[in-house]
Amino acid sequence: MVLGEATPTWRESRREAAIDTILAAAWELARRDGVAGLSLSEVARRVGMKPPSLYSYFDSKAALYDAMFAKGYREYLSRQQAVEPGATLRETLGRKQRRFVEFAVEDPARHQLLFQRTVPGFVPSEASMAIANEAYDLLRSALAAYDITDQADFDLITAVNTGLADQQISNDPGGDRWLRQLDRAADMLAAALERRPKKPVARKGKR
Amino acid sequence: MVLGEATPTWRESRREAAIDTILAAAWELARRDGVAGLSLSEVARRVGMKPPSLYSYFDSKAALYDAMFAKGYREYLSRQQAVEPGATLRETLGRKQRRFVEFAVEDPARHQLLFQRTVPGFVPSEASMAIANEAYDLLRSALAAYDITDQADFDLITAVNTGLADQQISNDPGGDRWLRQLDRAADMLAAALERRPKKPVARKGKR
DNA sequence: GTCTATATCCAGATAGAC
DNA sequence: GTCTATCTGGATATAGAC
Repeated sequence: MVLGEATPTWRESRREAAIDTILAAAWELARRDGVAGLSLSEVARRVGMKPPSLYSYFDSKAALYDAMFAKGYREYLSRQQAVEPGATLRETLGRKQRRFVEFAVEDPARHQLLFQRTVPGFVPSEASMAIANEAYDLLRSALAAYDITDQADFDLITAVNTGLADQQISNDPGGDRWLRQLDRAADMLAAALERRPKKPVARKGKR
Repeated sequence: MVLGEATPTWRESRREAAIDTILAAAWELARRDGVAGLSLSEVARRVGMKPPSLYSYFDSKAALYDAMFAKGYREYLSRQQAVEPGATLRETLGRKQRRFVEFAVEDPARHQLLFQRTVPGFVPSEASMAIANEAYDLLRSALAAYDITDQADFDLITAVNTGLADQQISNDPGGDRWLRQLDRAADMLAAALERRPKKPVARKGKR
């Protein structure tokens, strides 16, 4: 049940339910053992299946990772969509940034799969990347309202966001040392972005 | 040959040479397969040993990781020590930051083991952590010259540094999108740190 | 779709001879 | 220190019966 699909038959919805169960179990184990340490057999055991049965739902371990990736990004997307735009650049930026870091901290394994890409041979499929890109575009359009449109600006923003998240996760797990820097970081970023010379009048064509 | 040790006997230096060879091979494989995918047996094969022979040098896989961690941090430390202090906070900060990001980019696997800590069950030993702390203290003392002494300030700085490095590695490997933001990031950080109210006059005792 | 059985392969680690 | 042989345990994946 993702996009506009026809009403599922009973069989189809049973299948979807099974897939959800498997994905939930996979995420549980990923949180416990690390994303890279995930084992198909153990996922199967946890949902009460024998390992080969999983192959009715996922063609390979990579396919399972891909589904986990897509599910994670869908969660992320809906969380970011729920952020109310603020009255100023500073406010909007701060809220989106905070939501990003909180999302990361609440599930470091998910953060690792979605944003760090340190899983051995995993490369997201095009379909899954489309969801990731949607999330990125959401940020773009939210900031376009404040005339932030340069790639360089986005890159600076995402660097600060991931830096706060990664430091919090790897150097103070469970704590709040970097969460406490969120407001300052947003102030700092907003100041830097506003200091930036505005583009001249919009012209036709690129550049 | 790390600290002040006596002149090594011939036997000892042979042993050290063997250890260096093993570590070099381990790092090569880590770069190829990812740190988490490292295999003891393959390291052995690569240095022309049978797998059990490795155990004369490292008691376990964890011990090998630990030695790799220590070696990596020693490299990092010497790189940071080679940074000439600048004339201003902005300059010093910028140079250290650039060195950090370049170090990360030139070997993402090393960056992962040293700074991201996403290897399954690996926890550095105390001896190895001491090297890591030495590197951190180096930054602290370099910035103390500019009255940057608050934990919060360091946390903001390290967040920006790791953010640039992590984004460059995971979203533009081999490119320079985030490297190009280094100067701006340093400007931004220096401005934020200087905006910070200075502490009152130094007083005796803690706080 | 689920199972049993199996193929294939690999890992980390230990025992003990040389 | 290095080897052979082995233990133990796991993994992903496939074949084929039900």
